[in-house]
Amino acid sequence: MARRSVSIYDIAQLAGVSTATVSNVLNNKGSFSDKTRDLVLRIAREQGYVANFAAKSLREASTKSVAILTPDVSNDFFSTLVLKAEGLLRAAGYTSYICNTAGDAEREDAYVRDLVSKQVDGFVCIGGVTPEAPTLAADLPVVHIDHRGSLGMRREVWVGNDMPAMGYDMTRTLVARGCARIALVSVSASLYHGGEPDQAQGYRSCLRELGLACDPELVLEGPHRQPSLVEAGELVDACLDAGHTFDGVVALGDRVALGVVNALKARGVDVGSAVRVIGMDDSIYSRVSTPAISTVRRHTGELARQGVEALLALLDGGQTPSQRIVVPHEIVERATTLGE
Amino acid sequence: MARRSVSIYDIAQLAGVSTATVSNVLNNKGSFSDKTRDLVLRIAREQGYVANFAAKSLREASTKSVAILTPDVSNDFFSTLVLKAEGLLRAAGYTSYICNTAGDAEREDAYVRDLVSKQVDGFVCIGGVTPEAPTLAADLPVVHIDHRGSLGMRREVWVGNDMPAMGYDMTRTLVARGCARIALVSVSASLYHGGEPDQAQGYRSCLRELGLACDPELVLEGPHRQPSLVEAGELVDACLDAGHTFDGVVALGDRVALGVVNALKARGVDVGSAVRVIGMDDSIYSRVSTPAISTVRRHTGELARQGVEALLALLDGGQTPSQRIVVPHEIVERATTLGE
DNA sequence: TTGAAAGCGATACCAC
DNA sequence: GTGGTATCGCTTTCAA
Repeated sequence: MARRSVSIYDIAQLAGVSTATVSNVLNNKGSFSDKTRDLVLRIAREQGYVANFAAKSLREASTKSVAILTPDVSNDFFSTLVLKAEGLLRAAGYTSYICNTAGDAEREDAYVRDLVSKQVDGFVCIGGVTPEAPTLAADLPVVHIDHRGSLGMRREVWVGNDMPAMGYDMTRTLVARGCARIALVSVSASLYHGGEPDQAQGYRSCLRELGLACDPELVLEGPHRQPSLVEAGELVDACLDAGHTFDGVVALGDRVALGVVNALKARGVDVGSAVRVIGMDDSIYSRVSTPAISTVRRHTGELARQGVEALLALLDGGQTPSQRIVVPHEIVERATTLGE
Repeated sequence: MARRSVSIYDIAQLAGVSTATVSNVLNNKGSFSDKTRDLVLRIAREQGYVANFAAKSLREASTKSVAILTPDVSNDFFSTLVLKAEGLLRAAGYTSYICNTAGDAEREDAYVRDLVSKQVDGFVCIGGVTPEAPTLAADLPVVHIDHRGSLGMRREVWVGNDMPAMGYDMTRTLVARGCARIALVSVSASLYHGGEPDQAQGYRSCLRELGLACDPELVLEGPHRQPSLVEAGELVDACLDAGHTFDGVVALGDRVALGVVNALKARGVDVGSAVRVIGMDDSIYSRVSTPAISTVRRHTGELARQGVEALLALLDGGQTPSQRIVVPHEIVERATTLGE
């Protein structure tokens, strides 16, 4: 597949100059007369010259490409982040490899190995990566967006929301609307890091602080064996079938919230008054639902922007302003907490 | 940023052999004694050797990476295709650049230029690309998945569904359930190629064939200025407000269908009996809805598989079995056509 | 079985 | 202002 395209050498020949001069003109470096510039540029255009990045990368030890790792691009929240990050990186002159790890350590490992070999300049990890993988990335800069915990690498930045505070605020919102027995429902979290989601901490401290029941039976956590929508519905059904009751639900994710809302509706519960529900991520799911679901806006644009800026700073070898950047979140109330 | 990592030369030094031998061992080519193999492999491992793909690519004129272009990864249907294609390519040893063109010709052009420069081995275009862009890709093999029309390139394959037949089958399904006045609603199609969607043709011929009304007022087509969900709802509202009536809706996309269903529900219409609705793509939207929306399963797995296989064949320089591969579709009936 | 050396395409240093 | 040339890391003949 010897796809021999026109090289800098060909242009040098045609223009009757040296490759050094052609390189200078093409990169607008060094010095050359207007005449040679015009000549070289014209010939380059005529010949449809396209720089060979493999050669350039080899020489400059920089490929101008980065890897974006995420457990699941089909997840609405992650895909939005990926999209925005990719756009910003592109604007900065970087091409992105986008990689679906499926939360699988082995796959991740293979990816990282390949990407390091392909000489990416840095990594953007979205939504969590297992601890082993990035260690392979040697000295490459890494930015984590929406991942709990740091990995102790050298050139690393963490960008995310304050999850305990988010759990607190979600719970507080329900209390403000009169809820007294509040359930916590989560589904996928354990897939990526194991253990309880960080929001649970805020949920508990809020309840404790306000002297409300913090019943273990109301903490519903399911594995991600099926769409979180379905799983969430089953968790709610099981809980109610077991005779427990609640008047508020903190759902860690809009898909989860939608599953909860659907399950409650199916039982004839008046969602928004008898039981209030708040989701998380402000995704399409919360808006598609009837009643519309209250949620937490996490400002994906800001998460992506901060993350990419931090990575670019690291790539420039500059100082990173902070090792840990917290982006504020915002409660968005809709029908499922406001009622009607 | 002179990230000098261990090279084949370093290993040759340490092992007391030549770079040629190291290369042979590492690629399991040529011949060498077991002893040297073990030695080289051991040292490579110890030193954490990772091949420099930039160098390899330069030498071999193949980067083992391809570009996947799509107008919108946050679109459920496209993102599934992207995901599957990426996985298959990865399994075949290729890394994928994933690019969001946003249906914008200029962006696409910039992407393609960059990717050609980055020496991708081929292109997978999902969901349509503007005619200009791929011409830049010179001689590179191109596979189109779910894109109407071919682009007349040399090494090109088209994989998709039979859209007119799909429109026909959707319409036929509604007729079989007793619908006589059937509307056609579409939103985003014109964004990517302009003109009427291909399904409309099948819709019309089905109606004509069965001697049913083919009222221009029932063909609702909206631009993609806002979420198709909302847009679709407005189209339906406007149509009904204008005094037109229908008892069936062919919606070109599940998001569109969901918008239609919600709009009808809001007006107190009994969806599934008074008006039947069928969507397209078998995405999460059709399942999330109450009532569940009938739809068309397009077999994304098969689309991706056929596409990737065709590309791999082209990359191998082999003959492509066909220039135009049609993947069958399948009607999936749910509550919005079955009633109940 | 092993090695010396050419060369892929581009950059940059240092002469001229 | 311009050009010769070493160099990046790897593969691949061709000889030994």
